[in-house]
Amino acid sequence: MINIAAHSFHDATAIKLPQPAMAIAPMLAARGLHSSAIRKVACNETLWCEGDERSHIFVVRTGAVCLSRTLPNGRRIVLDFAYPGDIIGLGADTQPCDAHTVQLTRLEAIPVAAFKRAVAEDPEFGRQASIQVANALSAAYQHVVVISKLSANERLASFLMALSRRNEAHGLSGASVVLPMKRLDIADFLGLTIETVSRTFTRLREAGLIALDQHNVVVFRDLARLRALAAGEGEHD
Amino acid sequence: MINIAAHSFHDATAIKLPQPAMAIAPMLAARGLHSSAIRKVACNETLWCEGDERSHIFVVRTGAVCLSRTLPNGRRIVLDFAYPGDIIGLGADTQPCDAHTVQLTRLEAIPVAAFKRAVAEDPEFGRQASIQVANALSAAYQHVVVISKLSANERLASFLMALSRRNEAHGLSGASVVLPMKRLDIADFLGLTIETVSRTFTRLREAGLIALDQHNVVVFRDLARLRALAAGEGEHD
DNA sequence: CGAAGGCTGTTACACACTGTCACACGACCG
DNA sequence: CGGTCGTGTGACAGTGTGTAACAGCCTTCG
Repeated sequence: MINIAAHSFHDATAIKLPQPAMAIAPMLAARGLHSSAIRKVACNETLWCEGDERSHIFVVRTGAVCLSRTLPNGRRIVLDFAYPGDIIGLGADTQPCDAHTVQLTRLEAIPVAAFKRAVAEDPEFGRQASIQVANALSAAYQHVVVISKLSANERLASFLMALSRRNEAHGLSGASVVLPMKRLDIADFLGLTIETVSRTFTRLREAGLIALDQHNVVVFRDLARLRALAAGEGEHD
Repeated sequence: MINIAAHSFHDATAIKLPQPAMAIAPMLAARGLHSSAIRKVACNETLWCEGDERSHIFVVRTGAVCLSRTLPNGRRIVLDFAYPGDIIGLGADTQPCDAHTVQLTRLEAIPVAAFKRAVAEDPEFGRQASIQVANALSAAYQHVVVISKLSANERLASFLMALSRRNEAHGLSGASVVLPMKRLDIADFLGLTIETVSRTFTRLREAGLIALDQHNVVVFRDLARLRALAAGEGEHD
């Protein structure tokens, strides 16, 4: 469930984290683990469920993965998304959440046994993995902040700005983003309903902050105001 | 910011986690780290701030510590509470949140250098620490669930049931709990306002679910219904 | 080829819950 | 005794929700 790039996924977190420079991926490669079996998984396929014994560490190559939990009454909460380059499945041996694809996704699957062997042989390797878990925790804290204290406008802006920053961190333009997931996934991630997400997109568009192309491409027209919204710089208190 | 007992602090998490049995505390004791300098800290004192370089790992002996973040506009979010027996400060070298006491608190302070030395000398020690961070992550996920999908009644019930379970895990009665923190801290923890927390206490009392003694002692009068509330078994979906 | 149907997203409107503002009450303390 | 602090309660407004209807796009199938 650990999203190695989670530190770039939430707004404020991106600024405040120590920036581990993601040293674990090269280390995986150096150990030959990075070239493990590659799986091609269809959209809406489940990788694991909450409570499962962890069997693999996955590296997302293309597509997107959604990490979620489900309440007894069926209500679902999306905890994080994993994009190409992200590593998921670090952390405890028992999965703390469900994981399923939201697109056609290609994954590298590293068996847990091989991963643990690498950790045992190289303490630094384990240390880097721990850092990633700590970063995921910091990202989860940020998620709590977003959900508990931001308005619908601010939440969506926060989500979009995190994607924008992620683009920039990967050398792409931060001026627009492609949304790989559906409105329902965004709603469950932001603690809103699908209708509110839809309305909020409309509000941001009418306010001149964004423009929309075919539902899943967002072009930013006023990054400064969007960033202010995302940071929760509203006039409360 | 890691709360070693966080797994018993959130409701559903308590059921689902692998139960690490908190192996790290005895290990600290075995290494002599557990008997480090003991600090006595007054109420409302800050232990560290978000962004600070981590200097110590703390073990709470008496009192209670509040882990929080603050938004640019002053809004505060409580991420977790740490109670006697909990370890805080595990994880990254840069603090991902603020920490301050909400009571007169006694703490054991273990310098980070000593802690890291212990990890370097004993891989199992580091492994146990990592497990605690992973558990804190799982607890943070649970916190996201509570805040994003539960009503005010359910949130407060979830909070109270977590405290009840914690009491039971420590060999005490789960039939009542003492609240060491103020209403405002609870409100910021549950993503509510202080007024709503107050009204919710009243609602639970009038519904016969709890009884209150002098604002900070809660007696549970219907644990079954409280647990159902806490689990989010409402009639949605 | 075109119509039917499903899926996703958008919009409208009444309503419920929570937040906001205001004030009262009691405990504690100088 | 008067001040502050923490808490509880009421009236009211605002945001988001739930329900519903509708539009656009795609696949399916006659």
